[in-house]
Amino acid sequence: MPQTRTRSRPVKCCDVTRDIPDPIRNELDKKGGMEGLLARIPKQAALYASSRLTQALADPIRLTVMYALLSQPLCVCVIKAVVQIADSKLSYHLTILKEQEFIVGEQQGNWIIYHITDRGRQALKCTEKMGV
Amino acid sequence: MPQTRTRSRPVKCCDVTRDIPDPIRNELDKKGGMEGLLARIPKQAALYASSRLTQALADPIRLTVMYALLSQPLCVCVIKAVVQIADSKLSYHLTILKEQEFIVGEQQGNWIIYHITDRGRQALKCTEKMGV
DNA sequence: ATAAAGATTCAAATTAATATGAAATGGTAA
DNA sequence: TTACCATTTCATATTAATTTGAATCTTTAT
Repeated sequence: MPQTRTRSRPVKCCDVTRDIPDPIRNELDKKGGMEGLLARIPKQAALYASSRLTQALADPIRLTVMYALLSQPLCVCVIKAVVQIADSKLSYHLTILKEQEFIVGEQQGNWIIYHITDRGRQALKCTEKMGV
Repeated sequence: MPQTRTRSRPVKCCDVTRDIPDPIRNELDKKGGMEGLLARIPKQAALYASSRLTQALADPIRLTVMYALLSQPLCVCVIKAVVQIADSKLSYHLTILKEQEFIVGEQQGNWIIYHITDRGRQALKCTEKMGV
């Protein structure tokens, strides 16, 4: 099978010189080279925040909790009946969802009632879109 | 501070009987009880798939790669210059992105050129929306 | 006060994800 | 064929996330 004619020229970036295929190199040049490429990538801090956010969604138990709360606000006791895990384990997962503000809890007498937030609803919608 | 008058009645579910606040219980009853609630939660298999998907996005290196590929297709050597990590480490992360079909790679002579997929673009858009 | 119910916190154990470096693979060109 | 380059694979080490059970905290009822 004949190969595409991709010669290469070296590129200098961040103290590293290497060869890259011409077509890639040409497009890179047209778009501002490595500098331009790097400039279009969000800052590390933003990417870290973004990955913490998706990490919070990356667990079946936590998704189960969020879908339960999508139906209606629930006390921990009912959530526990839904997911059927130990109290402390559930509490751990609720904390992670709270940290990302996907859910909020408010004390009502003896119980703590959890609600899903708009942010939480948005997050679920997004994961569904991605699933396609 | 006076408390809201939330009495409770027991609920039976999955071999567990427990007390839950009346307002919660009433809404639950109106919506088909525990059965109805459980029915509205996606199947475990779907939630597992969904969490694998978000897990793949939950890493700053992988997000960096995806944003780089959002600009243009790139060979591994350029991606490596962008993220500045060891070959094998990069390969590991590329594999995870490939598994979720956020990116695809095609061999072109000596190089492998990676592209972002529509699914990948969609995923990035979603994480941005969630970030708000 | 004291006890009981609902829920969280903490430290330790377990499991899963990521990182590392050496060896292997696939392609190209001499 | 041999050598070489770009990339991946593999086994192992390291680090991070999750689980577990005991102790603690908060609120309500006695």
